[in-house]
Amino acid sequence: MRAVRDALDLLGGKWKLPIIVGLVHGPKRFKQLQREVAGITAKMLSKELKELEVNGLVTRYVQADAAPVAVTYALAEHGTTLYPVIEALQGWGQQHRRFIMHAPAVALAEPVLVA
Amino acid sequence: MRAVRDALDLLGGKWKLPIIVGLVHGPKRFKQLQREVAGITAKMLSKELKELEVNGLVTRYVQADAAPVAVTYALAEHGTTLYPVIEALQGWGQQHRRFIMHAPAVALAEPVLVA
DNA sequence: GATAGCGGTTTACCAAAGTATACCGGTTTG
DNA sequence: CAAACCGGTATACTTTGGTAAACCGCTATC
Repeated sequence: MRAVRDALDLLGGKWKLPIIVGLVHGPKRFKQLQREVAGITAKMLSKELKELEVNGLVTRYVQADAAPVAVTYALAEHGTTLYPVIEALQGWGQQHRRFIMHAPAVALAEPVLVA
Repeated sequence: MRAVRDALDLLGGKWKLPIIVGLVHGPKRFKQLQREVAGITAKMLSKELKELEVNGLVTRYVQADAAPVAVTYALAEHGTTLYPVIEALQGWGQQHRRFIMHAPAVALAEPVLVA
């Protein structure tokens, strides 16, 4: 159970997974990533990237020579171990969506009386 | 991506998964469940169970004849489809814990300079 | 010389999530 | 008759997550 909570703490929230998915197709720069992850503010992106970084999921590359300093973010190798988790969540999400469509919404909320 | 968010919305938060895990080994009554899910308040348990119920993951059985009314909660069939998801999260959580143990905490926060 | 882009930080604010505590009517147990 | 258990609800509060907008130094472009 603790492992499950660890995972959820790391991936929970509105933005962590969208950011990771945004990095799947190769490294991106900050603004580039912000455009990709629609709706996120710079503050959020900055904060979330920091958390992903200290957890080893994302690596931050700083090109110090250039001016202005160029910063690039990439999925770390450890980050790629998330693929199966993302797939599991996605698969279940789709399945659940289908389930909810077909289920009579009323029945779900109705109390089941037992003799 | 939408499916992933759907799943996360449903399973996110501090209590949803602990409650579901608490119901895996058979149906439980309200107080019984509250004791099992250590630390949860009655208000939270009540609210979370409602949400799980309208999503078809948990079924609520009311024994109306008895007095006082007895209420039992059980994992619905659709709830059991979560097992693979829980396993994936748990597996990754363990793996990540091991990873963090071995990784020098400093290195993770350190900026990577590029020539 | 103004404008726009870069990679953010700062401040202020708001809403959702979660906690703490007390309370309810009814019932069994001591 | 008191205490404890049942299945919750009500009220009030704090904490966390997230939004909005302005601002920073620096640089390349028009």
